[in-house]
Amino acid sequence: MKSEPSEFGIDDLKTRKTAHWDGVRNYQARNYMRDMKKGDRIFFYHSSCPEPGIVGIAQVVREAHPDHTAFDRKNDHYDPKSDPDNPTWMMVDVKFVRKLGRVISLEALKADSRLDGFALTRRGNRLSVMPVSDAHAEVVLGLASSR
DNA sequence: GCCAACGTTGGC
DNA sequence: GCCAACGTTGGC
Repeated sequence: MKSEPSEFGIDDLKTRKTAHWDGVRNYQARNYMRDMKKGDRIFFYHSSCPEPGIVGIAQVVREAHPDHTAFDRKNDHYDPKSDPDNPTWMMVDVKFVRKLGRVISLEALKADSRLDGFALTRRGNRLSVMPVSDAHAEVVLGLASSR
């Protein structure tokens, strides 16, 4: 899952312990969130910042439920088309697990051929929520712990 | 700030 | 249903 650290970064999650992953307004990303199960682990990715990359791990603590920020006129992610009786947008709740020992930079992710096919590094990818295969997750965790 | 890539909107 | 115009994302 991607977030801009200037808006909400891994340190914010660490402080808050848990958070609603609200504001997702893309159908494909929403669908991936709907598929998430309690206990699923999440790589936390920092985007639009000096060193884009994977910075930590979070975990699903509550499965998809309506994103109330879509109904709030004053919210940046307000969507007048989302009907409270049949909400368009969903969110999951996540909790902080840990920060990685170091940032696994986008550059490093792209450079590793074992990660070919990883949605995050696919050209033109703009999804803020995407799946990670077990094999790719192992590689990323390996990069995080190797020297 | 630039720009490629993509998603959404709306006229037809 | 097509597609041009527009808006957004996000790396650089």
